[in-house]
Amino acid sequence: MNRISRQQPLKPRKVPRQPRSAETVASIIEAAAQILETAGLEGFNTNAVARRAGVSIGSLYQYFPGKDALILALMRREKARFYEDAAAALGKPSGKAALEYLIGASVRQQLQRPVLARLLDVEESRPGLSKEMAAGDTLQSLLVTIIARAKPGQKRSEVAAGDMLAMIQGIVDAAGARREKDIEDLERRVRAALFGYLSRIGKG
Amino acid sequence: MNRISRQQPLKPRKVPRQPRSAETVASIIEAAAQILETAGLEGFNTNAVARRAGVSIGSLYQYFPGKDALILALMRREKARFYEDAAAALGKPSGKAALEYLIGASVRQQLQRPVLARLLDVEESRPGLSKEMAAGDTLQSLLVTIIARAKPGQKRSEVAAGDMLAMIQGIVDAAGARREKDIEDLERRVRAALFGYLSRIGKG
Amino acid sequence: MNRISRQQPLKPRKVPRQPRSAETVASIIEAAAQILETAGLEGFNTNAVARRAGVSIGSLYQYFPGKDALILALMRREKARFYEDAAAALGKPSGKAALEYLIGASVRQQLQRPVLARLLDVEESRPGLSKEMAAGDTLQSLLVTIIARAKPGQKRSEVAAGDMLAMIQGIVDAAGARREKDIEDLERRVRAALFGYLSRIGKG
Amino acid sequence: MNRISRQQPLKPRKVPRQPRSAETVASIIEAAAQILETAGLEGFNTNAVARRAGVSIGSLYQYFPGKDALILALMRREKARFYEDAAAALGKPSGKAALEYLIGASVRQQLQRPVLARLLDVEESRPGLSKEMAAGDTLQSLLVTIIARAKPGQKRSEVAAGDMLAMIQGIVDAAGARREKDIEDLERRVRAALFGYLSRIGKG
DNA sequence: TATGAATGAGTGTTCATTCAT
DNA sequence: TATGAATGAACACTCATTCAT
Repeated sequence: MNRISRQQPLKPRKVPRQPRSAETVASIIEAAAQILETAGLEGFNTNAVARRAGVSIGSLYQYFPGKDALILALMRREKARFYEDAAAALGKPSGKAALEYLIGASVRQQLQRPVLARLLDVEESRPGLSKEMAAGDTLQSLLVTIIARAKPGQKRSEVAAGDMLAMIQGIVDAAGARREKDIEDLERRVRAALFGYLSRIGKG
Repeated sequence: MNRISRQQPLKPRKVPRQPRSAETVASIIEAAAQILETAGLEGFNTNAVARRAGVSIGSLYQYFPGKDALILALMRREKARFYEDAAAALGKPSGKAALEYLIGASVRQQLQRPVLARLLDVEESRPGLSKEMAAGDTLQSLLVTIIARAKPGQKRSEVAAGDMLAMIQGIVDAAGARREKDIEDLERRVRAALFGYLSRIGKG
Repeated sequence: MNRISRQQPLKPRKVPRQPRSAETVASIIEAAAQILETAGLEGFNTNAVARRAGVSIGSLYQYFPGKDALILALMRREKARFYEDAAAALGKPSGKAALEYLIGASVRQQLQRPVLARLLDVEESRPGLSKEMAAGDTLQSLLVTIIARAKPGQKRSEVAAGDMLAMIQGIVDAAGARREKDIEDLERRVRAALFGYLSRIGKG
Repeated sequence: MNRISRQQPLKPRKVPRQPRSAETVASIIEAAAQILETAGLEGFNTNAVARRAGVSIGSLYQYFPGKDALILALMRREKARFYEDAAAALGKPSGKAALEYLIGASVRQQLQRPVLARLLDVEESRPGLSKEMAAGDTLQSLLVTIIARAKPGQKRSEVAAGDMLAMIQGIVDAAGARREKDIEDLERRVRAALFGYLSRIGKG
């Protein structure tokens, strides 16, 4: 089809029933991640992904109705991995501890595969994909909950959550781009940013 | 020739000396900006830019050796416009005032043409382009100077400047994406983020 | 793009201004005709057409927005050639002579390039194309006019015209498929069919 | 394997002996008919047929050696159904009655599933298939027999039969395309065409 | 110097067919 | 024998870039 994606279907095409297929699907998604990391957005193409995954292009299209669906699946995988970690924040005794935990999870996630994380963040804002993802939503609502506990009475906490998410992503992406490795230090700086922001932003 | 840009030259092919050429170059760059805004990264192509600029594709290639050079020129134009504004920060009486001015300039710049600004930020991190841009550098050094005045004794002020730049960009891009219009409010939040960060980040 | 034509544009993409282009366009259309004749509907593809025309696939797409547009252009060329001939029927002294002339033109047209004519007839009924062609219309109205002169008072002359057109096409296509060469004989049989039909179909 | 069918075998791969298989074969053929009707020639593919039939693609290929064999089987089914009806014409008392009966059978057949009938007519002329079908033959010889009774002494009755078949098909296909429903009226017109033709075509 | 026709490698996607299970 | 995952050649179409005019 076209290069310009004309309202391409995004749902997975076939739910793999046999274990063989599940492996294929997983290997394709991981290949997509690797291609994105090594070739960037403009080197990312379905043939390269299939080749890297060691499957035929036909197989790729059996499971993903198009290029965007592939990126979407990769996003979901990364989101899911992040959530598994981040959700534990809600179990923390204090709002502060919860927020600190969330910061830790974000930093860990982003520095694990910094290039991948960055590119997925970029793609997330693509018109076609953002709808399907409804991505920030879940994370944002998690953060709203945490803010409510960390700083009761905060007005416009969705706006604050949006800003804080943007700060985390901004700082950590940039650190990833600089190939920073010192997680401790990075976490400290993100904490400074978030708690500093929270302490100064209007209560209402 | 290939799609994948094989180490394409990035310098302008011809330095326009006659006013006619300068106009042509400017119109091409502005056309590039508009195509980027209306068609996005994946709709951005040299033929479309030439058409929008009202010149032939041949003329476009007479002034720009390739697609990337065009994007680069657009980036430089935007940077230059921003600097014209931001440099005034150095004339402010206090470090705090300077930083506040810089924040104002950033917000203004980003909200003027939010889509364009966002996409250029994305492109800026493309390996091929970032080298040529040496982008953050100048802005970062400006910020380092301001930090030195606003908070003398700050250790690792390059790192702090990097973080703060990332925060500004993160918050303001997100606001642009949400189509926020209230500049006052946005500036207030960015100030909270930056001054909050500065107040908490280790002095040494 | 997709194989399944998703409401592909059908208008010519670029009106050739230079004589060079006009030649290119003509050569592409003729190549399309030849490919259709030699490879049939299922061997008809844009790459083959471009190769046969001696132009690059890119050039083909500069003038035709898609495969269907190419077929459409070929149809129009054939229709135009036919009309140049058939329109002379209106100048005939009697309705009978006009109808006989029209039959002659049809037979000539169809036996000139029988395979091509047959395949275009088939394509003409493809949903996507038939709208754009509005093809039969003109021919049908010509025939309606002629019927009115040949047999005044004929009721439902549009229906009769439709039937007669179908008869001409049916008989002549079949003759073409059988590789008949005797135009005289074929014309005689078509006349028998049409005048026989007209003499028996209800006047009112 | 290739798309372009390389002289694919057309005989059924396995002659079904058990009732189970016969059912499967029938359901596949009917599915093929339905896909042809709903998706047209270009939406007709073996995977879709198998899905519609509720069998696996592997099973389809167990009974049919390829796509063309499937179409061929469908053609044969339709021909057979038509013959069951049409053969009764031979029992009619007069040649005229026989011809009228044959016209009726043709109209009935074509209007039953007009889209299907039309598409099969189109396919019938595909070089690869027509050989195997030897399609017109049987019907044509039936018509030759009838002509001999209706109009003894008619010269070149095979040619006449060919023309008449083409007329029937042409008129009735066109009527089907126009979604005509009035069988009576259509039969009347076809009779006018055929008897008109017969009365005027040279006896010797 | 400007034009725009021409190029062709590249990319997304389909679908007939095979074959391991 | 039935299944459906896998294959890969084929094809539609784009767009960066060149070069004859």
